[in-house]
Amino acid sequence: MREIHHPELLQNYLQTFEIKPILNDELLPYLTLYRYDHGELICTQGDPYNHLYLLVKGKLKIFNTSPEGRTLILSFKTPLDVVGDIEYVQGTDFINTVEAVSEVHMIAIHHRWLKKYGSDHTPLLKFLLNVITKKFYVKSSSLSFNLLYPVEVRFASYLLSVCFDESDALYSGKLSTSHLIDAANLIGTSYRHLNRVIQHLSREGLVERHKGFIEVKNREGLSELANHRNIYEK
Amino acid sequence: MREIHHPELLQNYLQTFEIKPILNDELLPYLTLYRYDHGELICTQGDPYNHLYLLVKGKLKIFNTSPEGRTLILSFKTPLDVVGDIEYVQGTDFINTVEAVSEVHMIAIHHRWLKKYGSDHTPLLKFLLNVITKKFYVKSSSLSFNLLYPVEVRFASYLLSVCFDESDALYSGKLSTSHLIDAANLIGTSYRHLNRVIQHLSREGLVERHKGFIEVKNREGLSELANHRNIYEK
DNA sequence: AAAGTTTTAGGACATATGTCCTTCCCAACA
DNA sequence: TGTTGGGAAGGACATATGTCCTAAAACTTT
Repeated sequence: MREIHHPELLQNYLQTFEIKPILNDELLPYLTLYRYDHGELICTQGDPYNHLYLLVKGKLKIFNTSPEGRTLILSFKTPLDVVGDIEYVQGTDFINTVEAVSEVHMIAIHHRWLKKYGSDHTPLLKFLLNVITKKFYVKSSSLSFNLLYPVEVRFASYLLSVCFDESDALYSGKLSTSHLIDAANLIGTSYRHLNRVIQHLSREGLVERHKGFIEVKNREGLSELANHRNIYEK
Repeated sequence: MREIHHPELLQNYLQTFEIKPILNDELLPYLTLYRYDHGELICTQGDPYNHLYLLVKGKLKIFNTSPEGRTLILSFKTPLDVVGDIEYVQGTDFINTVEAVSEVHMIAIHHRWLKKYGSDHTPLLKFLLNVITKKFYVKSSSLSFNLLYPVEVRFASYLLSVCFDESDALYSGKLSTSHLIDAANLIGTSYRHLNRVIQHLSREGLVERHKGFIEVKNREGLSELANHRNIYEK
């Protein structure tokens, strides 16, 4: 993580995503722009809540570890999105871990200033309401999806989400083998079972197993299998 | 459903749950008090959004039916809680079906007035933020719970939620057999499998099967099995 | 009461998934 | 070049759950 001292870029982001209208002017001096590299953690489950983050560039992975030590993916996020909103409203520690999937830029606001200047600012409140209700929808459909469909379908959806980041043509259609254990945890299954599922998808010609990575051979077919639902996206 | 013309009772509820501070005075004349009986539907998935409801008495069951026709329980609610908040913020149709489990009293506000008088009322916005983030937490832990634990554990949790409504001593510790199919759908499993699980719980002495109902024999044991998590509560 | 009908529990079998362990491959190193 | 260690894939078996069907029970109708 590195701070980016680059007022023009910050202004640029503020304009692109129309962030200014939702903040009051007193808050503007307290915005900081940060950069995270692929794999870096923005925050970890249980961390005390400090900043509200606005994701303005890149892709985030949100996940959670259960008391038993199993890891569950919750979602992927792309701009514009917010991290720490729920925690800000409830004043609680972070409930999830947030990791950068690609190079990521985030605008951070310390909760001190947010409480001081923003807690009665109607546009901000409305913005948060809007963002959080959307998160609720996503969570809600994710719940149904997980309960209703087997791992194969979930993995298809996951593959589509993780392998086709437009901003990263290199990895297009490929999933590095070293991420398979992660992937299994993220989908909510075991590594062993994921392998079984990959074998099966392989036999169906939807993916191909190569040394070091898995390649999507039939994107349409996977999408079909996943019921056209990108449950892990956004 | 019946309207209750009873200004004192309404006032009483407004006070008990400290509702007045979150509403502005212009809204007060537009509050209506409704009563629903056991089994009645307050709203059905897909219904256009009309009212925001405040649950002030009784217990609600929230569920959702998938495209494939399977029914999933989402939560139970007790006072004070809100129905239609997400829909109000997003301006969308109802995403879930809401059913009265016991006799229920709800205060309804038509969205017309809410938009007109409440959309910039900070205390209301904050109240909604608070309620919705709590719902998010519940949904979030529900997701993990369902993904991590087998039906037996979920059913134990369900039994504890549904069989011990303090306001309904008659049904204490009992689940009517006629509700078993419902229960299965609600937990996200098949009727067949639920029966298997009941057999098993029976052999363990946690519940007993009688003609017409299932009786909880060992509440503590069930709670233990459910990891002390009342996932379907609230 | 007898016959038919509906409801409810459970049998049989298939599929989905988890756990544990073994084998194989490759890289690092002696 | 042989050895060793680690990681990745897959075999074997157990458990969880779904689907379809049957048997038993309860309820209706004649």
